[in-house]
This record gives sequence, structure tokens and C-alpha cells, in this order.
Amino acid sequence: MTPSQTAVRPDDAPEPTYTGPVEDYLKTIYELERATGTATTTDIAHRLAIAPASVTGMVRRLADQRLLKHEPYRGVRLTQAGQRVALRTLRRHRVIETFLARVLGYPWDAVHDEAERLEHAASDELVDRMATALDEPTVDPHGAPIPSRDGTVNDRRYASIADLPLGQRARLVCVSDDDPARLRYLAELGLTPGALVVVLARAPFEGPLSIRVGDPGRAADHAIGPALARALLVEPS
Amino acid sequence: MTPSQTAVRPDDAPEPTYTGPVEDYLKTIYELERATGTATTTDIAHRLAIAPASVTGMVRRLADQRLLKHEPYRGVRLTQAGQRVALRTLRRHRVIETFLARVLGYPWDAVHDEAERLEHAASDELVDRMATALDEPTVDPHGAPIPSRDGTVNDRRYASIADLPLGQRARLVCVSDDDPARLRYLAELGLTPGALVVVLARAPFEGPLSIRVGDPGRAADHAIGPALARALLVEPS
DNA sequence: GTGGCGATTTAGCCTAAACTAATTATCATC
DNA sequence: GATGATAATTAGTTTAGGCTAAATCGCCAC
Ligand SMILES: [Mn+2]
Ligand SMILES: [Mn+2]
Ligand SMILES: [Mn+2]
Ligand SMILES: [Mn+2]
Repeated sequence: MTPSQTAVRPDDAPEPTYTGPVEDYLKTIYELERATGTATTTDIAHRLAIAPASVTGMVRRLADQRLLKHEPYRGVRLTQAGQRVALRTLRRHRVIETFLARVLGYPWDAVHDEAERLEHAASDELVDRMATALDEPTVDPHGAPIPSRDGTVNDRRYASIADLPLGQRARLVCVSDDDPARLRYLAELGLTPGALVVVLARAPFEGPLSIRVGDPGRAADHAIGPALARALLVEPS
Repeated sequence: MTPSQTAVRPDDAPEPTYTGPVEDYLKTIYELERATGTATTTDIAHRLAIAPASVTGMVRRLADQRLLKHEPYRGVRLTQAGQRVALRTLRRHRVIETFLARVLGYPWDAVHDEAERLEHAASDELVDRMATALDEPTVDPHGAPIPSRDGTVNDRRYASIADLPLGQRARLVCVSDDDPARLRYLAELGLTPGALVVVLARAPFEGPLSIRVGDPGRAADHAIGPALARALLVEPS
């Protein structure tokens, strides 16, 4: 667990405020860049559920504000300034999710949608107070790392359970959080962060995986599809 | 303390969602109507810190949506539907203020600005969870009544300390919440909801009031201006 | 009743952020 | 090296919610 610097703040200028849509674009681009190297127009459009032409328009505005660089027909890359805004928004989102789950008893499949709106309305002051009340949490309810106040984040890459060698014991680290129904299903299977998992068998041709979930004695076996498997990140143990 | 019906919900239709600006207009109009009978263009503009011409435009849109009736050059009145939205927003605002103060330790002069934004992003679900966690509070940190889930509110009128007879003992019920500096000053003077107050003297020609604040033994005397006095609501006791 | 003045509305403009339809660029394939 | 298929951009439109400047209304004083 080596937290590594991914963005620095160059000075103490009072960070300007951005609109909700702008924060969501930057957050999405940050995650796409991290996942696939560069963020393309279509990917961004798909994630935000808007038309590709709309993305082109917003990307031009964000480039004007030096929040990203746009290579037409190629993709976009966040600047340091853009990354800073993205990480601040990601911190808000994840601190809020954690607060809703731990303090207000929200089920883990309901926190994401609520946080998706609150992240744009909550002040840094509020988010910091929540973080303090939670004793400075480092991961959100789905296992995603929470960036620190000063914009550093644990950006360690984990393997997906889809790539885990047969028989290798591992801990579930993180699950993707955007589909409530999927999250409810995962909880039913005991697939929450920290759970012990082993892959028993993997069927060929994009077939299902047989997995054993849970600590010895209370383990249960399940079969999951390859798409679901790719959304589960694990750490061998 | 007789809670009286100020709005009813006619059916169980899923209340549509409104934009932040719309909610703020309706909330402001509700309060102006309550305070002065009718809400005028200039009053609304002044409260929301926007140009009167902008208010005329928005009022037309709100009238189109049957949220209020507009008599040109005369003023506006909320419809039942408009009142319902106003009270729901007011409930959110006040529950959020109370939560910030009691659970997260916010000072009472900082909760209003934060709630002014969060009230538009928080779901009813979240607000109800906050209210439950607070054991269904009935007043916010400034003493204003919190509308219930079903849209009823204690709309009892209180006298201002400016109108209190000399020597009459009274309890401070509610202070206006929009000026942080004023709130900090009131706290310094011990003028928080529940405080015992007596008017000792009142200078003529809009002069200052001499008041005694606090329970016998720990009481202190202060002089306050008439404008400040009008912002302090009391209940004789 | 007429003037004047403050309150209000109208007219015209702007920005953000979305859309659809049409055009253009890139790239793999023949 | 020409050709589609796919991705991306451009062009033009829409809606919400602001703005300023100009016109108009309501009402009080004379
Ligand atoms: Mn989330
Ligand atoms: Mn969001
Ligand atoms: Mn308030
Ligand atoms: Mn507000």
C-alpha cells in the first residue's frame, strides 16, 4: 500500500468552483484515463449517458480552461489542474458514500446515486468534517480508495478475479459501484470488500467461473459470468 | 403550539423534481407571503440577489407550471402545488441545518450557506434519515419550525422583541439566520433560542433597546438597535 | 385630472449544456 | 492505394436562467 503522488497543488490560490457537469466530466475522464490510457469521445459519452456531439462541445470548453488537452480525433488528457479537480470530486464522492453508509445506515447499493449529486453541493469544509467523523477513511463502501485532502491517492492496480490463477487464495478489494441491482446480487453472494475468494474452475470461450467465497468453514460456491468477474478486483493473499 | 395545516398533498403522484433556482424562488416567495401578505417582484429580487427583470421571467415560467398565480404589477401568490414544493424545500433546509449543527459540529452561523446548496441535492430519503437520526427535530438551530414529512408546519406568529412591553419576561424563540456575522454577535450576547429576555428600556425615535439576557444570576445587560430587535422573535412567559 | 416617480414588465442579448442531422477523419481491409 | 465502417466533429437548434436598457403601469401629490 504505497500511496503515490498523482497530482500536486502548485500554489495556494483559491480553487475556483466548477459546475456539476464539469466536475462529472473531469471525474469520468480521470477514471477512463486510468483504466484505458486515454479517454475517447465515445467512452465519455457512454459513461455520462449523453450524445457524443455534446462531449465534443464540452471538451472544447474544458480545453479553453486548461483543464485538459484535446487532440482532435484522438482523445483527451487531463492537465495537472484537471486532475486536481477530478481527484477533489472523487474524494467528495467517496467520503460522502462512506458517510451515508456508516453514519446514516444507507445500503451499499443506494449510496452512489445520492453521492453523485451531493458531491457537487458539499463544501470542502463539509467533506473534511465527514472524513474526520469517520476517522479519515481510506476506502469507500465498494473498496475504492479515497484521495487525501491534498490530492494524493493510492493508485495501485489490482488484478481482476477473471485473471486470478486457479486455486489462488485472494481477498476481494474493490467492486464497481454503478449498478444497484448488481451490488445487491454481490452482497447476496458474500462478495463484499475483504471477502476471501478462490477460483475453482474457469470455463473456456468466455464461460462462467466457479468460485468459492468466504472464510473456511463458512464458504459457499457460486458461478459468475466473465463480465461480472472483470468488475471484481482482488489481491492475492 | 398548535401545528396547523398549511398545505395538503392531493394524491400520491410522484412529485416531479425541480431545479435549484425554482426551489429557491418558491421558498423565498413562501416566506415573503407569510411575512408581508404578498410577494412583490422587487422583494423577491432583493432576497435572491438578482435583477427584478429576471424575477419577472421566472415568475412567468412558474405560473405556466401552476406553481403560483401572477397578477401583473400586483404580486404573486403560491398555489397549493407551489406551497407544497416550498414546504418540502424548507423542511430539507432546516433538517440539514440541524444535522450539520448537531451531528457534524458546525457553528450556527455556518449552517445556512451549506444548507442553501444541499437542500437541492439531497433526496427525501436522505432528509428523512437525517430527521430520524436526530429524533425528528421540530426546530432548526435558529429556532425556525421544521415542516413535517407530510407538509404541515407550525405557523404560529411570534412577536418581535421590538414590540415586547417593558419588564415582560419572555423566551427567545427564533432569530433570522441569513447573516453569519450577526449570528456570531447574537451568540456572544447569549441571544440563542430559549434564552430568557426582558426589555429594560426603549429609547424613542428608533433608538436602541436595553435588554437583560439570561437566567437570573447569570443575566447580562446589553443595548441593541431596533433593526436587530425586529429580527428576534419572542414568546412571553 | 395631470405629472411624476418608483415599481414592473418588455425587448433583446448572453452563457452553459444538452440535442439531431450532416459532414469529415481515421483506420483496417481488400 | 481505393473503400467502407466507425468514430468524431461541425452546424444549427433548444431550454433554463441570468443580464441591461427601454418602455409602461399604478398611484400619490398637486
Ligand atoms: Mn460511487
Ligand atoms: Mn456527480
Ligand atoms: Mn437557514
Ligand atoms: Mn437554496
